[in-house]
Amino acid sequence: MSKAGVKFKDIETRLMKDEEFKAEFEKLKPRYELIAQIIDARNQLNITQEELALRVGTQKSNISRFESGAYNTSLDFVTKIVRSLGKEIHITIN
Amino acid sequence: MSKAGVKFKDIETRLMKDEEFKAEFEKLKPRYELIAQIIDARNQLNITQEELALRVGTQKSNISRFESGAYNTSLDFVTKIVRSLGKEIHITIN
DNA sequence: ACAAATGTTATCATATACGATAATATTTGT
DNA sequence: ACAAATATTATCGTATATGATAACATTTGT
Repeated sequence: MSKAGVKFKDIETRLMKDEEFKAEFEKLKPRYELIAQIIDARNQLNITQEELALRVGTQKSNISRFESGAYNTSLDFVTKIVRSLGKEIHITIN
Repeated sequence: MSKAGVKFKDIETRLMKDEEFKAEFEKLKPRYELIAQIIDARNQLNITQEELALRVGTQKSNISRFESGAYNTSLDFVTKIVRSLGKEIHITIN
């Protein structure tokens, strides 16, 4: 192994991490893409998390948590949020 | 009030029920429509709930419960189900 | 640079989604 | 009509989504 060089094992590990990351991201894609759309819409409308929270009937901290994508949200919750932005949610398969 | 007739109050009550029902259905539309698509896809593929359960990694009873629309399902769970049917889920707003 | 507005993070309590199993009901094919 | 396959329902345990509050961080406008 070269003295100052990069070790194969390291590259392998790095690539592995990439694969893991990609796989994880792929799994969570629907969640992230939905959230991205919602944040976009909220910004377009110039609505604060606080205002959205008010409309949804929750707290701004919960909206922040939701937008962070930190957990596996429910259909009802996203539906309430989307509608509180004056939009409708459409779900299709394939 | 006519002897054998329908009382206004009854009609009112009935209509009320209809309105309630419609409102409730409207609220749950995304859930029901998604489930309908999933059941459809499963039938098209001639896959039993048991087989789907196997692919998803759960029990057939849980698939049945899911397809009944009895509860507020999560994004991850529907995503797993859809993908186990060899499809992808697409969610858009407006 | 400051104050006000907006967003984030941590934490606790409660409700409920989902896993699992078993018993029952319904549908299907012969 | 029957047996086998498929679907449904009830129930319990566990994990976690969501509500709520409060303290902290970041961004924005002046």
